[in-house]
Amino acid sequence: MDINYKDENDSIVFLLAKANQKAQNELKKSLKQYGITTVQGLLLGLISIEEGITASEIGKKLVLDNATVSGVLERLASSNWIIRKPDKKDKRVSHIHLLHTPEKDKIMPLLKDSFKSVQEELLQNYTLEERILLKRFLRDFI
Amino acid sequence: MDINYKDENDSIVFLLAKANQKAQNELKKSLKQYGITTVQGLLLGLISIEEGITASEIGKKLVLDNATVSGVLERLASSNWIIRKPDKKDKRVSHIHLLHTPEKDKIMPLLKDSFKSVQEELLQNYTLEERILLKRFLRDFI
DNA sequence: AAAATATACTTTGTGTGCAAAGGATATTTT
DNA sequence: AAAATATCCTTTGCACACAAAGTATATTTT
Repeated sequence: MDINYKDENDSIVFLLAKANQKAQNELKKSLKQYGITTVQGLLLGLISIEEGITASEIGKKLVLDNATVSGVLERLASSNWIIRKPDKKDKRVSHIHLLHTPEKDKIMPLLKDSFKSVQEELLQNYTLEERILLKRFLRDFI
Repeated sequence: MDINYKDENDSIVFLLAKANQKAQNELKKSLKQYGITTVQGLLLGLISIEEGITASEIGKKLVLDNATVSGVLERLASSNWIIRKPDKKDKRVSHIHLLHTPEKDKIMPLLKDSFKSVQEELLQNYTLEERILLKRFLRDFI
C-alpha cells in the first residue's frame, strides 16, 4: 500500500512542519531589524522575566537541549544582549542577566511588540473560539 | 507591558515549535533503524511515487528551499537510496530515481509503516472529529 | 576520606533550513 | 547573433536541534 502524494502532504507531521516553518519565518522577518533570531527572542523574553535564570532552567522551560541553549546564549552574549554571572556557591552554574544599555533597553519592548503583532497576524483568520481550540489541540499534542 | 512566562509558553509560535519538535523526534526515533532522517523519509516517499521528479519540483511540493533539497539529495545519494539521471535535453536538470537493491526494496515498505504508525500514535488521543479539525486548522494556517 | 554517581555546562559532529552568491545552461529580448 | 534575463542546481555561511562525549564541580555512597 503506497503513501500517495496527497496523503503525505496531509500528514500531521508534514502539516506541523510547514505551519511551524511559516510561524518561524514570519517572526524571523519581523525580528531581523533587531539583529536577533526567533529563538534568541524567545530566550530574551524568558530571561527578562526570570532574571538570573540558569541555562538548564531555560532548557527545561523552553524544552531545548542544553547544547542548543549553550549555543544561543553564546551568541546572545557576544552580541551584548546578556551577561553570565557565576554562582557564588556552585562553580558549575552561571546566572543569566540582561545586559542593560540604552540601546537594548529601547529595543526590548519593540521586540515584544514584534512577537505580539506577528502572532496576531498569524491567527487573524481564526475566530476566537478557533484560536482557543487550536491552542488546546497543540498543548495536548505536546 | 510584559510578556510573562505563561504567555510565552502559550504563544502559537511556541506551541507550534514544540508540537513540531515532538512529531519530528518521534519519527526520527522510529526511522533511525533504517539509517534515515525524517526529512529524508519524506523525500523518499515522494520520490517513490514520482519517479524521475526533479530537485526543484521536490522543493515546490515539500516547500523546501532548493539549497536544502540539494543537501538532502546529496546524502540520500551517498547512502545509495537514490540516483540522479541527467536530463537529455536540459543539461541543468537531473531526474531523481530510487536506487533499487534487494535491501532497499525490503526497507521501503517498512519505512512507510513507520510513518503510519508514528502518526497514528501521535494522534491517538484525538477523536476522529478532532483530527479532522486539527488538520484543517493547520492547512489553513499554512 | 575515597570512590561512585550526579549535575551543569561546553564541545564536536551531523542534519536540517534559509539567504546569498556562484556556475552552467536556456530562453527571451533587442 | 549578441546581450540580457531567467532557470536549475550547488556552494558557502550562519543558526538551530540534538546525540554523544568531555570537563569541571557537587553530592551520595561506601
